Amino acid sequence: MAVTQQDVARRAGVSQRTVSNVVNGLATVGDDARERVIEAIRQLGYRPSLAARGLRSGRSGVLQLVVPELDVPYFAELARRVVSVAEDRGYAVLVRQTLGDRDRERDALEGAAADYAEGTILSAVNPVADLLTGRESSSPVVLIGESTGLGLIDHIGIDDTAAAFAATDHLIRSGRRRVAFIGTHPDASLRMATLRLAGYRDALVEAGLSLDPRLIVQIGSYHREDGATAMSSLLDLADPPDAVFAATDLLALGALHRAHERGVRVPQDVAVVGFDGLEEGRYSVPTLTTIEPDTGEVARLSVETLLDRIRARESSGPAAPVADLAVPFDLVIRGSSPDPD
Amino acid sequence: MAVTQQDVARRAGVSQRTVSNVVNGLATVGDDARERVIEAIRQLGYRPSLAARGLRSGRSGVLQLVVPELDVPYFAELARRVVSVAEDRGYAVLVRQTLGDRDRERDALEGAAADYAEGTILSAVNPVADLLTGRESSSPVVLIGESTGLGLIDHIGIDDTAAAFAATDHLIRSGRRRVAFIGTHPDASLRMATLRLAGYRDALVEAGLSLDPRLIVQIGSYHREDGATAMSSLLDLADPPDAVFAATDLLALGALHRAHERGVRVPQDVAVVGFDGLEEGRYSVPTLTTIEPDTGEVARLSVETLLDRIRARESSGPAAPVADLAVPFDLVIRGSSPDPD
DNA sequence: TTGTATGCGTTATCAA
DNA sequence: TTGATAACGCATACAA
Repeated sequence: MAVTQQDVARRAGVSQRTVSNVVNGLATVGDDARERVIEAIRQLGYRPSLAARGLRSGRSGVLQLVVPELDVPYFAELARRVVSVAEDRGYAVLVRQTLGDRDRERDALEGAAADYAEGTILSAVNPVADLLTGRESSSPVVLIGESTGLGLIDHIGIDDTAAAFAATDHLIRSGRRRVAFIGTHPDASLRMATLRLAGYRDALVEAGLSLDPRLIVQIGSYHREDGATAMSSLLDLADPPDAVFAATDLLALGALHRAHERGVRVPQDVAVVGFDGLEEGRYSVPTLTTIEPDTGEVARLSVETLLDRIRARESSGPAAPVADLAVPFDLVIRGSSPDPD
Repeated sequence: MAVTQQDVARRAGVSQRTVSNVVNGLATVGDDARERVIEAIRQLGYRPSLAARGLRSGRSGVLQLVVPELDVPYFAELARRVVSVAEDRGYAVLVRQTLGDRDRERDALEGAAADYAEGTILSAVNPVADLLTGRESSSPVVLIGESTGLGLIDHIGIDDTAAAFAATDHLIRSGRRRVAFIGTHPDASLRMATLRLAGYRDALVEAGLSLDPRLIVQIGSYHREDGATAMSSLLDLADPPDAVFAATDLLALGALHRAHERGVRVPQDVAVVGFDGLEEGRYSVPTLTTIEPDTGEVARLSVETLLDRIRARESSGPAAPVADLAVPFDLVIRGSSPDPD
């Protein structure tokens, strides 16, 4: 069925070894032999078998990217960049979607695909420390965003607390006094939410503002709808907030939507700040102030770190220390929370 | 390094063949042998090699999904669903991103990965008829959205013209008389744009309205920014439109944004309708009327059709006729173009 | 029911 | 420079 190097060799009157050399541009092959091989390849329509190459070399040329939901813009942007960077480095990307399901996360980390891929970039919603510690599969994993906080695995992210502080501080400096936070999660071990909440708290404390627990809203998931629901509950308060910091842009956009529905003006009645730097926030009405992480850098560093691990494993060199890289972020001020003037 | 079935066999005191049988739950294996094998697998931490299995069986268990940009919401939603459906069918998904680049599209179709994957689901922006006709790789391809119009390959999509007609007709029925179209493309062979433009035209003609070429705006790409730019040019007209039908939701959302920036009220001054049924349009201000295709069905049919082809190829049965499936769509009326009352 | 032997298409070792 | 030849890990035809 498929044309093999053997077939090409016969046709070109050389050994299969020579064909392999030509294909991989490896050893020095005589000009005449090379030419005959190339011609034979063309005539026969030979196409290399990745399966065989992978088996032989032990390298599949595939990285695994694991995200909760591909259509959540933050993950979509991440996927875009990871796929691009991986391609630049000669790798294809196998995408797994966990839907926040723990079994799927486990399978992505432990299943056969985890071995087939040379490494995995994991962006999890659930705490994954336990999944990583007793891992059977030996292929390297780099964690994005959520950190285990245990320093047991390479991690790329941003300083969530500092960023949340910057966002909240901006609201306070622009004159807001009752600043709400949308985005705590029932599962307290969700570090992302915990860290951002901490930054929010720090900013309030530093400004000498009191912490009103009714202004801290828990959500079930991180979709627009959850932000809208949370906003409703805030607007229903006897003394509603004059500002909202949402843990993600999607929550903020949901909040924006609900405020408009209820006739509450943004930013006049309530200012809103999000987190993620989504493209969508540049076009919302009003445009959304946000914390914009350098996502390109997150993707680049993730892939690079992973490839470093893979290479180190091959050369069985000394294990590099666990990376814990914080990528820079910007506070981008837009219409939803203008600076006072 | 890696534990093989051979190792397990030695440990369990059986032949490698028996281990293989146990792993695949295939033939009837004696209870005691099975137990010993399972125990040995546990002790040694045996993990099957997908590379070897793939080489031997000729089936990689991988499908390839090719899209222009993973972070364009329409493709992100598509990817989400395709990955989910594929997983249900026991397949992993290798994602390729073409960025609209023809060379990347070609590589996705012709490169080694095209052979490694058992089949490809392609959502292209460029016309791909030529890429598909003289194809070297023999793995099946299913086309999504854009059709070659030649009936030479399985295609899943919606009736673009009928949908565009419905959208435009809705605007006309709600009393609009100067309806603009955003989304023609310099590359006239981009069928999606052509078909939607045709539906727009048909609706105007049927309503006895004149076609004003100045109301048909060409764009460079399909991002929010392009929609905003197009909207600007429309609003700059001496006699601007009272309604806009955009070929995609992203364009419509950009248009919405620009209208708001310019102080033009939607829907009072100008109504806006999009196309794609994005989640984002449920939360925009105002919410966006749109053509909502059954994306879940698109994904499901794509994967099913592809798997059918793969199976047919294996059993070398009679080739099924080329599928050209149109998935249903809904016109979802929201705030950007309310029905008159 | 289980074992033996072979080959999937490559790469790579060893000679020549 | 090139040719035999041996793995890579697994699935399966054929035997037992």
